[in-house]
Amino acid sequence: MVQIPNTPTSADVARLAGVSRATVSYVLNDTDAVRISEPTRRRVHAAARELGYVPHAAARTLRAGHSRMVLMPAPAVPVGPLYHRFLGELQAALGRLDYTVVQHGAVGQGDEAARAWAELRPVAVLAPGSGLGPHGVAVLKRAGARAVVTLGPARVEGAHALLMDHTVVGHRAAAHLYDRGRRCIGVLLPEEPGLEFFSHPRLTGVRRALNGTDATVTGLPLAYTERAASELAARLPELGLDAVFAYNDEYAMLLMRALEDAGLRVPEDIAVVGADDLMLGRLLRPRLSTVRLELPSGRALAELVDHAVRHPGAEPEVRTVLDATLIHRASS
Amino acid sequence: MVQIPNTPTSADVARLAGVSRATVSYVLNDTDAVRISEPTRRRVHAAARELGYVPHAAARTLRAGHSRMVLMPAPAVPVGPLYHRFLGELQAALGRLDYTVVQHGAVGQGDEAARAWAELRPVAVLAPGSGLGPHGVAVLKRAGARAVVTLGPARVEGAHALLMDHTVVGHRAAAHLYDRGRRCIGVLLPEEPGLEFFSHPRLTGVRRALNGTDATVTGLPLAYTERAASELAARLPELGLDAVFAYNDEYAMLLMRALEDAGLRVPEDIAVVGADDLMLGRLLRPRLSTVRLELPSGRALAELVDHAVRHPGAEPEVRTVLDATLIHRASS
DNA sequence: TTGAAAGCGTTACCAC
DNA sequence: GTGGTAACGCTTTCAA
Repeated sequence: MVQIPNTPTSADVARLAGVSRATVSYVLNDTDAVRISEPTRRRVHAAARELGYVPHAAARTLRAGHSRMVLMPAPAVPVGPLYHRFLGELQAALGRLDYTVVQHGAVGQGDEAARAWAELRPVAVLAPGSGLGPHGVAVLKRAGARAVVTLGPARVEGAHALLMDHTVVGHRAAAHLYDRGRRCIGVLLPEEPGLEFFSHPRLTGVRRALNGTDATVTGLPLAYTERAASELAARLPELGLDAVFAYNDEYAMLLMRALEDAGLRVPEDIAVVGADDLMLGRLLRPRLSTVRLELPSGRALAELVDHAVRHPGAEPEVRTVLDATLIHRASS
Repeated sequence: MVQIPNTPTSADVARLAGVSRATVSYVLNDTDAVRISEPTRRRVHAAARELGYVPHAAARTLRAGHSRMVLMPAPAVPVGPLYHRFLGELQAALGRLDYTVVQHGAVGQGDEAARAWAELRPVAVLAPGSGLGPHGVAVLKRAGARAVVTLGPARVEGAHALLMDHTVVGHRAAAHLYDRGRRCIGVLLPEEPGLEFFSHPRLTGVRRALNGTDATVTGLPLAYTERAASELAARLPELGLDAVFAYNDEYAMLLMRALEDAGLRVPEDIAVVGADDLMLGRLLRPRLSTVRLELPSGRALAELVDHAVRHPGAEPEVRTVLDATLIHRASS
């Protein structure tokens, strides 16, 4: 017969220490409104340690009326080193401000997800812009979220916004290619689901940058397979393109290999520009020109969240945070 | 003056519907022990919708004595596509079994992390093996976790274990290189923190595979920079190596570029084997031989978790799940 | 078929 | 300084 251990509560600690539950709470939370004698404090701490007492977050939340939980959806696509570092910084900074950061696996789409998150009564929600509409924001706020921050291309009614507008990425790539004399520009559009939220704005950025010039823009859907890449490479000459903005460095590598196999020279026949400035691009030959993204510091976002939590009535803040620089190497 | 909305409770729903709180609970949870008349059900549902009622997970947890939360630490290093897919599958499968999967950002090390997790009273914890000792497992179980599953190289007392022993990866690479006639084998060891939990076992696997043969094994620490790689490449001839197992495909790419720049031919002078079977390896020239990992299906792990939760007294299950196959291409 | 009430673990107010 | 007590939102007996 296996004994399932009963979770010790603050009442158990109180009993063992010979004090009341209130005193236990005072001691363990270092409440400064009330002063507890040193011997009592020691007895309480000893009892807590002996029992292995761990406070019950749900009970505390219920009592307090709000949690310290900051909720983020877990990314649906594998994140690159850049965004991963950003997330790590953010978590660390929020942790230092005494928040608990929790990533919630994607549930349904849109408002269904918002409902699932609302059940946890997070004090703040950081959500990639797509998939959270004004209604979702309202649900979260009604459930006590004191700050809802969207990270995405457009602001959402009622929520703070960190505008991460990927059009700037396409814009930088296009401006560079145009400067280098290219006039027929293809834009790789990954067919993998979940990437369209990045690829479409990047295409739009290219279009906008070249609007009113003599350059043409062609969208090139591409699956992430060698076969699809070689088929595309074969079609490129008849499309008359002299440059491709390849969505990111990985797709650029795929394309460059296919171009080489098809006998097309980079950059003489076709210039290629990637994005994300991965190590990979520096290792390619020719070295890959790329658009490097600049994310906000995790610390800055953590402070925005903290400020929003402390001033829930304030006007939603809208901040444009994504910037991008072109890094020119040999492929363009 | 901004009105901060008060979160509606089941009492509000009851009031609006003109019934008791108990009835609301019955209706919204489809309790089958009690039958509620259809008109009443409709009134309750209508009231809930009108108020935008969302149940309070913490209150429910408190009352029920246990949550449906499965806790996993958020990965400390960016995860590749393979592991990301595994995680996605796992989350979906657990979601179908009505669990809420939550990733908790790394806090401290070891038992401090266990304590932080225990505060959330998860019904199950899935933790990468390192960083959770027997004491941490005990803390979690005492806090009501009905299943603790470690994913890692060794089992931990009291916890179920999915043994993911990366020695097999090194073993496959070494056996292959030996078969190809290589006798002086280097093993790349990334200097990036957090990777040693994978790289050391892989090195051990290489050592074991070659134990008792005439082959030698040399560990090669390497930072993920071009400079470090070219320094290493320059040193390779004097080390007399004829093969390198490069930890993974990305490090292999870094090394191969440095080897080429140093005038060393792959595979003639030095054979290179990567791991993880990324697209990248197929795009390199020569195409990269690699060790492909086979993770368990997320569904299988979800079932193990569910079974463990329903039979908390059962003996901890220990299952070896990691397998690896060598994919031979041109680099070895 | 519905309602009243107890209790989950915690903390904050108010007496002692 | 310390202890009793009520309340947070919810579910679930038990009674009506």
